[in-house]
Amino acid sequence: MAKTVREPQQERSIEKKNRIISAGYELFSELGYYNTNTAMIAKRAGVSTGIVYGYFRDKKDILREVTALYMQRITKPVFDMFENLPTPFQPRKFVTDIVELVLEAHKKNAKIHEALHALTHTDEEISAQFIQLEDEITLKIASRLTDMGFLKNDANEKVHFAMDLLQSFAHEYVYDHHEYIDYDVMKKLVIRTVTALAGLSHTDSEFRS
Amino acid sequence: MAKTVREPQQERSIEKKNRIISAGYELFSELGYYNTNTAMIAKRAGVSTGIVYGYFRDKKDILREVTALYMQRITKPVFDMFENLPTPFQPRKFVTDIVELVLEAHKKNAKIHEALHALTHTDEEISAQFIQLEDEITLKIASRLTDMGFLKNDANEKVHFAMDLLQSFAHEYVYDHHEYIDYDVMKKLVIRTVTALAGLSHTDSEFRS
Amino acid sequence: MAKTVREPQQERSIEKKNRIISAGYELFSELGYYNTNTAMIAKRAGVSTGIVYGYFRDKKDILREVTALYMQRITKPVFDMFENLPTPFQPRKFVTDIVELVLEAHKKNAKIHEALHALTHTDEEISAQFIQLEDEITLKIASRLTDMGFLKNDANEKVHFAMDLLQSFAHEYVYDHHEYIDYDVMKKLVIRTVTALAGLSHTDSEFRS
Amino acid sequence: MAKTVREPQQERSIEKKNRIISAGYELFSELGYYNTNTAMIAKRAGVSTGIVYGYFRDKKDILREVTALYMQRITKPVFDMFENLPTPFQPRKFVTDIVELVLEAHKKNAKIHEALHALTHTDEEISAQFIQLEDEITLKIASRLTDMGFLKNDANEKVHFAMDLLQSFAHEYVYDHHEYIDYDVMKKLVIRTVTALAGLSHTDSEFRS
DNA sequence: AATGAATGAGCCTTCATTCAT
DNA sequence: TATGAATGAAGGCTCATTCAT
Repeated sequence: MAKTVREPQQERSIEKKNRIISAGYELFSELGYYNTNTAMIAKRAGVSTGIVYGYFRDKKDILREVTALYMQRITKPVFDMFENLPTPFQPRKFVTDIVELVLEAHKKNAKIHEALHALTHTDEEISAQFIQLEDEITLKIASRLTDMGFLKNDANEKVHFAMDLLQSFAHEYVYDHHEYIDYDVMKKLVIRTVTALAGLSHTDSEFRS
Repeated sequence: MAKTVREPQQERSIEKKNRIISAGYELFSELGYYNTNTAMIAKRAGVSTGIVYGYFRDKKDILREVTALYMQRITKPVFDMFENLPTPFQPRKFVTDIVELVLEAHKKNAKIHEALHALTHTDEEISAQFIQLEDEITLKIASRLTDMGFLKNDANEKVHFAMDLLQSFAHEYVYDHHEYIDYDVMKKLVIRTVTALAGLSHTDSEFRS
Repeated sequence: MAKTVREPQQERSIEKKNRIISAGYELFSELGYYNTNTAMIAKRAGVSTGIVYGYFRDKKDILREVTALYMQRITKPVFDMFENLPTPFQPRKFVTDIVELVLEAHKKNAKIHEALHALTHTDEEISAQFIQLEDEITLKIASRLTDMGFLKNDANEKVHFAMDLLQSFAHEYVYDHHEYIDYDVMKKLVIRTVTALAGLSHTDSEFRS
Repeated sequence: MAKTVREPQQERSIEKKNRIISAGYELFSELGYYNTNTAMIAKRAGVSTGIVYGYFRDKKDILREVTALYMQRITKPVFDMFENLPTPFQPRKFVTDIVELVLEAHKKNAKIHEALHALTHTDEEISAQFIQLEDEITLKIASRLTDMGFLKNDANEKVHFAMDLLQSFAHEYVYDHHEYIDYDVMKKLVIRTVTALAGLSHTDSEFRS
């Protein structure tokens, strides 16, 4: 008696499913997963409680799709940037652009990121989705940069670490507001560190023992 | 009629309160805040459900104290290390030690860290506690290093960023296991980056534009 | 505005209505009334959920018709047997045949019987349908046997009791499997008892006080 | 995290648990299992919804205990009667007493019997409980009667069939009211049949082929 | 101070029935 | 007629918090 969940084909249905995902996205962002209930999601989406279960197996299923949407939103701009590298290639400029991009993405998605990341701790499925996301990004970028002749060694480690670091900074930048920090200065630190790490500067050699 | 929460004076009471906090600590670590209920905490602490509300205003209140305990546990070893600097001072060795220390602390406390950090998103109070923690650490360390003649400029930014970065790495190291990453290599990257950042190497100049 | 339920005249409609009844029949048999939902019935019948309410006032209404179908299926073979009595009439043989017939009918319909009988308890309407069924059978058979010169007295009581008794046995035979029971022996007991009861043997006199 | 259900030791608790069972007993009797909800049970028992789950794992668990209670109520009087056989033993009188006893028991418990029996169809657990009950009664009575020198052969079959038959009649007697039936006459039929069946009369021989 | 039974609001989910197309 | 998406009331169950003892 496998419960069937509509896989909507018609435009109106798809749109409705998306409205539910959006509502979930917003509410999870604002209140977190545990403080959001299905009635709120339905209401925000402008549908009845019942129909939610026409599109999703359960509350967790909404979370899954919200997560997927988030990941797509996060991944795309970064990948796009690597697809369309400017010529001539100016490393420092490029890193600066990436930093701005990540900052921008974080401003837009920080809340949902937090909400989802929070679940990582107790929810294996979400955790796996996050790990996979990081894998994809790391490997794609590492191979791209390697192809371009940068990152002579330890490519994955460098890229991954740079990614973590950017993430950290972006979170800091968007959320925390320590008054004794000059965030513009910090941003410069980040750019320099990433540039160095990524082997986009002459200091690459430094990171081998 | 303001609800009264006992501020336990007697030894036995204090010990009971601590047992509850410990139980909360463990359970929040294992299951997360939302998947732990007060009955479980009481049981693990070996007390009755009722008495929990003799020591804590509500469930959130337990969380507050758990958070405080966590922060104390995290802060102390780091501060200790800076209190008792080895002489002669060997920068690279010192950073390496710190990295190991943070890694160790993370191994022990990573789960509660995750559990608490997760709440940061929806809980302003916890969020504030985290920010304050970072403030304390950053300022103390920055001033210490400055006193020692390192970190000529942008001390707070550098230290804070280094801290974020260590945090990131520690999480990565303890939790995620991307198979394409050689974590020893990554650790070296971290050490070098932190050393550079913290101005403990001659490359300090590099981080000013 | 009295809700209208189509009384289908066209062949295609009638066939569709019958498909729904059949689907209900099957599903009620398999899962019971309360564990079957209208969506399942519609699906099994190959129609839409909506149209079910074109043919039936509500879920109960399907039950009513399923019950009627069941009753017809049960009644017919028995009546047929009494219509076409073999000549010469051999009482013992006849009872044996009836027992086999009831057993057969039960094997085929036992599940729906159970499902429907279960509702008897809470549903007056179904209960009434059952009572009426028993009335019809009892009276028809009693009068037939009386006409034939059997059952000199207490005809209705004897027939009715014989019927109950057969019912009981058939249920036992089809469903329960007590390992300490030899069902062939039991069947013989039944045949003898019914024969005696129905006054088809010389022991009839025995049942008057 | 096996959910714990209080196994009440204290009088007040036991009494409360019993009140819930009684409330379930009544409501299942009146409305059937599916038409009774936990709130109604709680209300009738004079307790809160929540506490119901302090004493029972789930709604089904209440049903289990109601069933057990019912079975005990049904079994006891019958067993008692066989324990304390009157001397001198008068078969016909004894059967008559039993019939009256069963009738009485049925009048008191018929509704719950129906309600529970109804579930037999879809609920394996209840079904098993019923089968076991029949086993116990059949075997105990059969061995008792055999010891007394009755039931020379096919003891189990005879007793079991007699039991079914009594059940059937009792149900008929209490519930159905076919106007063309004289129930006193029917009762006599039953008594005679059971007497014959149980080998308590000289007609025993008749049932062997 | 302490116990643990009790409360009841609230949550996720199902499903008979309706309605727009 | 027919579809199947949509509705929303209702049900089983949990759990933070209170209360009688």
